[in-house]
Amino acid sequence: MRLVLADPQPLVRAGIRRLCEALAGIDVVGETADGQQLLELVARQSPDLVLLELQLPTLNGIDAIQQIRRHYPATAAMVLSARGESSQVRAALKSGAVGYLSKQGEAVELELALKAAARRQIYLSPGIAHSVVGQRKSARAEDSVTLPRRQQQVLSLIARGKSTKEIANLMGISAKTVETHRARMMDALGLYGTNALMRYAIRTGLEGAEG
Amino acid sequence: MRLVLADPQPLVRAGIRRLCEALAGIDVVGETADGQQLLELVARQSPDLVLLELQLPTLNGIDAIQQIRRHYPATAAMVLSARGESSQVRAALKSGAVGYLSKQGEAVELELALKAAARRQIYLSPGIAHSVVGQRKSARAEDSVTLPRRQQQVLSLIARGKSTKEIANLMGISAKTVETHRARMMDALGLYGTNALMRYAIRTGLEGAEG
DNA sequence: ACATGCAGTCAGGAAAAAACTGATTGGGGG
DNA sequence: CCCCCAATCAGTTTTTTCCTGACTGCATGT
Repeated sequence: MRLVLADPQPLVRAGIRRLCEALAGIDVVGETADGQQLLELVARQSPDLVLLELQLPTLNGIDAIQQIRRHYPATAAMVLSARGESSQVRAALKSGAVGYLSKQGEAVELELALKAAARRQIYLSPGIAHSVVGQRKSARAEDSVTLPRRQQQVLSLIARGKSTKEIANLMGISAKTVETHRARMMDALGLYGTNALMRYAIRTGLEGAEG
Repeated sequence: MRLVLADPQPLVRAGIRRLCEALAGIDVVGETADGQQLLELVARQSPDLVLLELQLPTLNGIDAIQQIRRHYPATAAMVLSARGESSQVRAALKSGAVGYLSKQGEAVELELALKAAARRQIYLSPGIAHSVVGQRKSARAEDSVTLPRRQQQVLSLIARGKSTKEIANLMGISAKTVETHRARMMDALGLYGTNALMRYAIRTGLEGAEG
C-alpha cells in the first residue's frame, strides 16, 4: 500500500512516517506540510491512501479531501488529527474521508486504521465515533448550531475580548440587548455562564489562525 | 543515553519514540502522557534526559522541569513543543531546560538536539532562538513577563474556564485572594477587565485539555 | 386574515462578580 | 534590621450578570 503523509509539523510527520514504515506492506511515498503540495504529491504519486492532518496551511484538510475525492478517486483519504470536534469529524466524513484517527489514540490504532483502509473499511478512533452515532445526548449541542446574524456578531466581538458595553457601542445597540443575545446563545449552545461562552467564542473564533 | 518521553498524544509520542530509538546510543526507557506520572518515571528510571511537551495534564511542563531540576539534578530536561511563544521559551529555559525543540523543526534536529544534550550543550530550534536573543522590543508588556507562581496557577485555571469561586476551591484559598491575583496580573500585563485576561490566558495556551 | 414563531430590540430589579482600598504575614536580600 | 514582594484576606462600592417580562417586525402556515 502506497501512502502519502500530510502534517504541518515535520517532527510529528517524521515520527508517524517511522510508525507507518514499521508496518508490513506500507510504503510511504511522500510527505508534506502543506495542503496545496499535498494535491501535487497525490497527482504525481497516485498513492492508495493519504493520511492527513486537518489543519494544513494553504489548503485545509477538508477542502483537500474533497479535491482528492473529485480529481483522484483512486486515492483514499484518512484524517489524522489532534482535535476531534464533532463538526470536524462529520465534515471530514461527509467530504469522503475513509477514517478519522485521533492523535489522542494509541499507536496500535495506526495499524488497525491502515489495515481497515486496505480492506476498504472505515476506521474511527474510539472517542471519535460518537460524533457520528447521533444518539449521544450528553454530547453538547455546541456543534452544528448556526446562530442568527447578530448573535454571531456579538460572539465574534466577545472572542475579541470586548466587554458588553463596548460591544453595545460598536453595534450601536443597548447593552441590555447585547445581554439578551448572549443569554440566547448560551441557551442555544447549552453553555452555562459568560466565561464558558467566551471560551467557546475564542475557540471557534480562532479557527485556522495560529501563529 | 537513557531517555524518557512525555507528550499527551500517544500517536505523536510513539512516533517520536521511533525517531529516538533509530538514533545510535539512545535508549528510551519510559514514556507518559502526564506531568505527575513523568515525575514518578524520572524517580524510578533516573534517565539522563527527559524530552517533554510543555502542555501536559495534571502538571504542566514548566513546573515539571522545575521539579526535576530540584529533585533529580542528574536528569536533564529538554522541551519538545508544538508552540514557540517567547514567554514559554524563556520560562522553560529559566526553569532549567537544556534545550527547546520545536515540532515545526525538521526531524534531523532531534538528532542534533540529543547530541547537544549529551555534550551538555543547549540546543534551540531555529525560530525559537530569537526569543532568547532579546533584541526585539515588543510593544506590549504582555510578552516577557514572568508572573509569580500562584498567579500563573490562577491564570491557567482561568484558561480552563473555571470561575473565581471554583478556582478558590481548587486552590484551597479565599475567592478574595483569587481576585487579588487576577487584579495583579491585569496590572502586570497591562490588560483591562476580566475578559481581556481570559482572552490572554486562552491565547497564551495555558489551557491543557478540554474539560 | 390570523395565529405562530423567531429575530431583534429593550427595561427593572435581584443576585453575583468585579474593582477598589486597605491590611497582615512570612521570606529574601541589601 | 529593614524593606520589598508574594500571598493572603476583609469591607465597601460599582459593575455585570441573570431572570422575568414586553414590544416590534417579518416570514410561515392554516
